[in-house]
Amino acid sequence: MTEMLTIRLPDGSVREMEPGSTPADVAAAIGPGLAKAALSARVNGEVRDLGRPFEGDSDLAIITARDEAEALELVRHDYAHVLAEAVQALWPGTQITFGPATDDGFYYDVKAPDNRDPFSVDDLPQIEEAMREIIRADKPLVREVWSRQQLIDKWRADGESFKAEWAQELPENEELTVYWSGQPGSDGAWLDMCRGPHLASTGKLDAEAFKLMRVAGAYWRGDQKNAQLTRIYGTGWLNKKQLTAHLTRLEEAAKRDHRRLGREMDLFHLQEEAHGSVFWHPKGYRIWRELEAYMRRRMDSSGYREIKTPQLMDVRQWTQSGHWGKYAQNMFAVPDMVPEVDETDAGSHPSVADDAAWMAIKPMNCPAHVLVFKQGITSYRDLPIRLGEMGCCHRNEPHGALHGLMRVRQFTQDDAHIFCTERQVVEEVRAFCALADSVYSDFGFSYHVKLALRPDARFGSDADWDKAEQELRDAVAEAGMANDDYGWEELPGEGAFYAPKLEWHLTDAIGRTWQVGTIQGDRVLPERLDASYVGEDGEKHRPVMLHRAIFGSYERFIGILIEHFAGRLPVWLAPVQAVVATIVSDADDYAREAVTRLEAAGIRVESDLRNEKINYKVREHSLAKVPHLLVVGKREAEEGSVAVRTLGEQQQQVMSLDEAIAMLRDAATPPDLRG
RNA sequence: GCUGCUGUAGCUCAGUGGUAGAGCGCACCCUUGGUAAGGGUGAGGUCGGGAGUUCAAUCCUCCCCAGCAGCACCA
Repeated sequence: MTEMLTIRLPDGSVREMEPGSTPADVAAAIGPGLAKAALSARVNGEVRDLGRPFEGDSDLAIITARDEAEALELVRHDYAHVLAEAVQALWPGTQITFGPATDDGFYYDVKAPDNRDPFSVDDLPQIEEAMREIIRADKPLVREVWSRQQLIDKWRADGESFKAEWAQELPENEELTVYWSGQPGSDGAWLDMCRGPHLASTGKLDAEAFKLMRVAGAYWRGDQKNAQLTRIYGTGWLNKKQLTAHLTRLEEAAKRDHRRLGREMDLFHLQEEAHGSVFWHPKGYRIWRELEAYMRRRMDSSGYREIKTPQLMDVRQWTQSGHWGKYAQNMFAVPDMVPEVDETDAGSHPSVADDAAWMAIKPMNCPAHVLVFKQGITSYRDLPIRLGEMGCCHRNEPHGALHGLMRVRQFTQDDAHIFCTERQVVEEVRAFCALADSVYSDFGFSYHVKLALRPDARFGSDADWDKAEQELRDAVAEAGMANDDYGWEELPGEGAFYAPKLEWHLTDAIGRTWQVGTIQGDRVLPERLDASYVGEDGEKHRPVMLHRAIFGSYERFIGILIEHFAGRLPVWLAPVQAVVATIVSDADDYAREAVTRLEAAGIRVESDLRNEKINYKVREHSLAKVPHLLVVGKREAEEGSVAVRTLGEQQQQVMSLDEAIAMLRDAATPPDLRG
């Protein structure tokens, strides 16, 4: 007589089960409803297959669709498997590699057979249909434990070179698992190497709750030097309703795309003659100017002094700073000469003399700031010195990386470098944390703070790194931000080669995150450029140089603002804060007077006296996202009033022109100037 | 930079081996209308650039450029 297993359920109740029984058996014993709803099981804290037998007395929780996070992860992983099976069924000879769940679905990296082109979006409907067939066939997903050699032999025999390579690197002694789709070894059964867990069968998936979205290139093991695979992306959900909701969300996100709103709102444009550099239109540059004025006020009142440094410096300077060695492929350089152009040959390029000296356009401001710091002799009494610059930089980014305002080749940073003593570092970083927090909250952003730790390839001793990392940790702790409220997290290996990096990641209105702010403690550049101050002891000392930015770049920050607010910028940033629109031409004179008075009060206002109906004007200015529409007709002209319609609201509010001016002036006050 | 896709009017897009079309926008005219599109008329295009095939190319082929989605990159 074998001993029974004791299975403890989340409510504390206990079930006695036969040895060899499975979570599925328990679910069935509890009730047919649960047996049907069960997707997988949490056994002693580990998510496992329903059909995997208990190995002893266990704690058990049955996972159903109500455990949404776990359930989604499971189904997405299964969709990925079904995807790979479908592709191989359709095109034998396709090699499979790897296919995980993602935040909203799944993908699988595959390599098309040699006799056909890489897969394209045109193939997706066919693949989707094959996936539905596999789901409808309700094939059992069966787990087996294999040896590493078995796996290698299997993949080699099947011509799956990527899988074989992967298997070869798996640990020798661990339990390696495969999953069959279908009865193992039977006709039509399909196999993938996988840690699991999986659903009990493909039929547990909803054939109407996924959609293949696109194909893209991806490198084997994420390395550019390796073979390029085709990554097939899908989105996958528990049911069709979730899928539909997700697709709707994507449409909403597309509507707030800053590239689209930038055009619709006439903020900026890009064109190929200057790709990666922005043409700011009057309205877009207005936003910029407001941001810049805001940031100047914040930095001026935080002990920064603003400077302006050269755009072009001799390449020798960049060699000394180390940029020419490490960063040259991202820099623009120009010969220091007047080009001779043959105007009769439109396609010709100027020739460069062999002995021409070369200048490089700055990709960052730091070396120039060190040069400013180095002028004269600095005493420890002068530290910290905080040098700020609205620094316009150029970086020759890989073409495929460019993206609207978010990734450009010319951008302006709200840059500053703080030169301080070792002992001042923690306090300076803490003060920066407070400033950044205040700035981000002025825009209504929440954010996460992360510490990027030493990378494998780095300068400096481990002791220096220990110290530098600890300084940043301490500063964040003193700022009270080293906790879950601030999403505090340490990222091993992600720091810069010369320093660990604190990063501020903003979360926008639809939950996307953007890295903007940063502060980094640098001991390398002061050394390379021989920056020093005179200490209390009369000796020369190296200052620590803190690189920091809050917006990151004006371009990117404005892009984020546009998307965050879906174009409906706060009044103080709105390029046009109010439009005075007439109903009848009899009110034109009054409208002009109103505009004059609003302008005198510092409001950015335009008039709309066009011969159009008020409905039309309301629609147009609403779409243009003007925060306040001041409607005037005969009545208002007689009363000296305006009918104010605030963007996003349907009803109007009639008030005197004086009241409207006071209201708008208040609404248009930047957050740092509010009483 | 890599893979795939795309490039036609200011914008969104349709279309064809015989040098082009819609809606919106724009201009003009009518309409003076009270809170999300009043009506009419008209202007506007080297069909991304270059080469090739063809009697003929916006359409087919090749090369280049840019954009988009991912990847890789991102001090």
